Amino acid sequence: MDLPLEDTGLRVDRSTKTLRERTVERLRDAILNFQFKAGERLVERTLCDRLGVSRTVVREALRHLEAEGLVEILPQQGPAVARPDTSQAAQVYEIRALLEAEAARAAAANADEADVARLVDANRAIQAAFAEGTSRDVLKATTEFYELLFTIAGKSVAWQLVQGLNARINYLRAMTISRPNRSADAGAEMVRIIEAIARRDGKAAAKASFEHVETVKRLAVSMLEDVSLLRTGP
Amino acid sequence: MDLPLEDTGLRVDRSTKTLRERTVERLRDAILNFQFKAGERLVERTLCDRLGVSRTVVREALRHLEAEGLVEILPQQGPAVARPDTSQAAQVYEIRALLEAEAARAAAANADEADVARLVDANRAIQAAFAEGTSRDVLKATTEFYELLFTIAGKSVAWQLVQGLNARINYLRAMTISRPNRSADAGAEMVRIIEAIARRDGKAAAKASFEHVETVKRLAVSMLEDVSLLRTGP
DNA sequence: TGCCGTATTACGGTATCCCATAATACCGTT
DNA sequence: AACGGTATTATGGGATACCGTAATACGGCA
Repeated sequence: MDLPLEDTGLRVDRSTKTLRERTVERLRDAILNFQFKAGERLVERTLCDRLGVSRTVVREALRHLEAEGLVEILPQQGPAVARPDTSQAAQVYEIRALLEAEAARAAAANADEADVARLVDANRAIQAAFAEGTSRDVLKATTEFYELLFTIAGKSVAWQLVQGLNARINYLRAMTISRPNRSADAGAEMVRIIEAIARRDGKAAAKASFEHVETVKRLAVSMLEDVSLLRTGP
Repeated sequence: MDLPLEDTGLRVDRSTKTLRERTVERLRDAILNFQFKAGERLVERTLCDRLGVSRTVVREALRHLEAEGLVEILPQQGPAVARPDTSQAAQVYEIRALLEAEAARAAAANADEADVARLVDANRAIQAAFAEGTSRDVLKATTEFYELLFTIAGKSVAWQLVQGLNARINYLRAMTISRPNRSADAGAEMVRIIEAIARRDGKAAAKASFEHVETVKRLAVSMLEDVSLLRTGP
């Protein structure tokens, strides 16, 4: 089993990602950071210039993002930034509630002291971002917290799904975050989750996690209703 | 708000799918129907000949399927049929259990008499496929049953996720189906789900649905263990 | 038999080319 | 000035041809 040559330190770096992969990442990042408006057309030749790659690469990247749901191809028009589907947003939150609750339950079963400490740190980072960062920073810190939670839980597949779901409601997440008082409330909700995990109380962790998402869902739905009221007139 | 011209019936048909879309479907179908072996290399130019389209189209289709998880791009080699990840299979079943249980619960709340009748029909189709069809037929009938369930439940997003998950464990589904006695057991499990829905008993429907997936999961995991035992020798 | 060098294969990527069509600008007529 | 039709442009869908490079197959030589 053991090789005479250790794997560590001597390996040739094969990780040079392809241009296409890096293009996908760049575009995904740009979309998730609102560098394009929702519904904005993504003109291939323009992207070629701005990204410095050929049209082939851009097109393949767009196909990938289309499958992820971040880009939609409008018939007879071409690729555009996917417009958020408000009718599906509530469903997304409901699914997240299920998955995150299960993750919290499993994390409570698996976590050791070091894991709990890491969760506490990650939550502190969220609070710090709330205090002095942009909503993007909060989003990033929150993502890292949940990545940690799902990792501790050993739920890699669920985490992939959650990331895909979050991408679809990214704009809503940013909106709910910049809501007044959201910082304190969210902090308290997170603390309840962490404390339950620290107590190894899976049931309570699942419940706290579920309720946290339900809260955010209600917030998001009410904001959506406000927006649609605005549109149809006062 | 009302247009002088009704939307219905007069619309111009814009649904002519692009070559790329049809190529994606063809390839996806071929993979899910085991026309390629797992891990088999998908040589672009060969596919061009066999599909009768240009490399541009084939490559974009492969990128799309890569994002779906059906195709993996091997470094320094190129595209290949994704090899099933046995370590993730259990997770996939667990997530399905959650989502399908929720769908069953919601379906129990929403279903009217006609819906229940449709579910009964769909289950009959599954049994018919078990009796006189191939495992592919069973897979197809089962998919239709669940599509119906999720539609009644109004859970379109969850259904999308489940379809994506099922694609990743397609081979396992086919294996568990061709297991002896699976027909009768599965039939009984489905009947319990349907009866609970007919009684409008959401809790029981969720429970029956959850347990059904748990059963299949145990079956799949034990089959995976058998296979890996075979590989390491008796 | 074992090894080495070469030929082949195939991908990632680029650059063009063509065609169909949607949107827009333009222009002449009434 | 308003309308109707036409020319232009922008853009995507799709097809080729080509290059450099890495993996692999092969064939000859020791």
